[in-house]
Amino acid sequence: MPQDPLIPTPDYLVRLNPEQRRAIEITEGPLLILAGAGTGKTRVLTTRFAHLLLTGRAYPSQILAVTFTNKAAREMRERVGAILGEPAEGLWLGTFHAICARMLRRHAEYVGLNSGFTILDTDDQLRLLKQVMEPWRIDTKRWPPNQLLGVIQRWKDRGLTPDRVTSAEDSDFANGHALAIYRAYQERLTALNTCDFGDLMLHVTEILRTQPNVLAQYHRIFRYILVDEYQDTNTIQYLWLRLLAKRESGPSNIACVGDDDQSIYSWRGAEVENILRFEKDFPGAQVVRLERNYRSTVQILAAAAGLIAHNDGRLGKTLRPGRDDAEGERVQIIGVRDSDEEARVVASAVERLRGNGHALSEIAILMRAGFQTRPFEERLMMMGLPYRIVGGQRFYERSEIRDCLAYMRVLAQGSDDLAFERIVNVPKRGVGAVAVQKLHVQARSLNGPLTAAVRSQLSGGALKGKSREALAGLMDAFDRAFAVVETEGHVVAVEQLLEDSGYLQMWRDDRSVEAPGRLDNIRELLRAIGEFGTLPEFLEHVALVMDMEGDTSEDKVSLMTLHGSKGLEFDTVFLPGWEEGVFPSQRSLDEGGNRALEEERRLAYVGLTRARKRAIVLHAASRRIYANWQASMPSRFIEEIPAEYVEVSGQTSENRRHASAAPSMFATGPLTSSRPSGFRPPRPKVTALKSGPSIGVGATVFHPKFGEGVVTGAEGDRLEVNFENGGVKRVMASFVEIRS
DNA sequence: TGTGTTAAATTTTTT
DNA sequence: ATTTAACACA
Repeated sequence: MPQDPLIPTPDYLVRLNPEQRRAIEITEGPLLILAGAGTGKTRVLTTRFAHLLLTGRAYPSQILAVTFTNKAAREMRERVGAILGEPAEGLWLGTFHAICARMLRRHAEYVGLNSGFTILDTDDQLRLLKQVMEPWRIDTKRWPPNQLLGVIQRWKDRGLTPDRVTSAEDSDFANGHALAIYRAYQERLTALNTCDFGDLMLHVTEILRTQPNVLAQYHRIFRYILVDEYQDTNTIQYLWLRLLAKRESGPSNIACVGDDDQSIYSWRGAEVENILRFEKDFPGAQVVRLERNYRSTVQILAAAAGLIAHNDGRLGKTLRPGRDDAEGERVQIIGVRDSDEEARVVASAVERLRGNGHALSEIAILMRAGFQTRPFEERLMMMGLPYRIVGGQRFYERSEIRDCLAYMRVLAQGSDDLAFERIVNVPKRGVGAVAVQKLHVQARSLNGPLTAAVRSQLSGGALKGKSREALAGLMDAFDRAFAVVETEGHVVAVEQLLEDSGYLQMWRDDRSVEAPGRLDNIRELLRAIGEFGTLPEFLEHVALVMDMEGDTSEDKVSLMTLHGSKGLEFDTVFLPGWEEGVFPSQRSLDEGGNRALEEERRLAYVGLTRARKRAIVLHAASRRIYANWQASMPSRFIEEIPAEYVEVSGQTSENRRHASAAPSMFATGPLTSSRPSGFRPPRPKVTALKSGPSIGVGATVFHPKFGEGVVTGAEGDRLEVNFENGGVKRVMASFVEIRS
């Protein structure tokens, strides 16, 4: 929509590039905004939102804006507010799940719930599923319940209610009982007036599918729909969006922002196809490509582009530098001996950067998997370099917090059986599985909750001795706390409940090192409750917003997984562990075929594009995996980065033969010369190298660590060897000698 | 019912 | 190696 020349361009549009402006000014009809890394995606999304409001196209309540994370939703809300100059209120802005929860509370009766339904966490889901599975007498060794939960979740991700699972889609899990158990599980959830996370989407979509009046109501409300991270949507989310966007008359004003090259969540149900198919799904869709990257240097962009070019089936997007300044440094590739040296090298580099005046908060270490953080933590700690682990175990997932939440849930809703079961014997009260089983029987005959069963057994004298006293004491504690809610408020009530029930004392008596920290966490939890008016309000918040904002202000190095880094950026990014089997991960190499490998590559792409000025990739020659050492070879992704954007140092296959004589710049640090005791991978004999006889399949070789073995595969200087007493390992040719 | 022992698993993560 | 979960036993 061209601007009237007489009307000055509003200042929120002034600093945008032409593509960005197009992405904002095409307000009508379906729009796909392909936004490469660092191209100002968030800015476009928020400005578009504000634009719709400021041009009078919609009231705040007429825009539906969905994100995946609470963090993204929060950010969008703040930035829209900033553009509007006032806090944005009455918006339908939130995560898929939060918005669905809001919708489901309005229409719960259509799926057999009432609007006060509760939302289960993963623990509860599993506990419930185990209970439901009991009548089938399934061998839980062969068929682990959590695996079945995965099957059910995947069905839900695809929009399959039990009735929609066809026999062809029925899993062979537990000899074909999976579907029946799924149905029973759903019935149980409904009976408990509860749903799990998948249900939030599933129920609402089911309502929209079957209740035309409800759907029409939302069509009237939502004039515009905005979707963030569209490449991460799963099938149910897609169906939900399509129902809301497609209307009998008028265009679908749905704008989706995404980047197929950053799709890294297929393992939890995301379908890249959703974004690849967009133009077919929404005929007449316009596509805007944001390709000007304002984040990274030319070198980093070119390296990342070269890497991702190895993937097929992309929508095709080339990141171009948006700034013409600084060419910058090449991507550094550093080979090291093992993970300890890797950590030393990174930590000394961090120290050097700090010496040069770089802020630690502008440095990140991004790894494939969580367990890789340990050596870095140890090293950084030893050197006195402050760091922060992003992600990892979340506050509301800690067991002591879960326990406290269970107490609160019972307090807020006495019928919450799952919560009651969790805490009935925590602290130990002598109420074990047998007693709980009896309570279940009683509850069933009463057709009421467990707490009612307890009360009836107490008054009926059915309980004896220890467990009677224990349960009577517990119920008293709940009753007293319940009375206190009215008089002194819910914070005091909860505190008193945790005291009276003996829960706090349990931790005070605990001699373990974690105990004081756990008490601190509980104190923090009590503080958080105070920010909410009522207990149910707080519990709803916890269920949907599992995150507790951390301190981003302090000057610390960030340690996190590559997945966790999506959407963030840093001046300097360290990318350790680029080895076959680690990254790409062994699992993806073994199971997922090319699809999985491409996803790993996208993950590598995400990692590289987090860097503004510097990216340093590391790979170790051997790595300790669980108990034993494994020789490892550099990740294929390293080779896939075009050589002209790369600077190699350390022990790589290229310069290994000179390595002993000429230590790399990173090996000269004061810390690398002396090694603590422990395993030292033997220095390889290099007889096999030097363009010497290439080692072919079938050759017998000797490895200093693994002994003799037969080569079962070869690709360049990477070998796959079946060792006599080590099994199949992947090693570099330079590590072995030919034997026969 | 609670405790000790053994066995198995062990990417990535949001909601 | 470390941790968690299931099972046997006191």
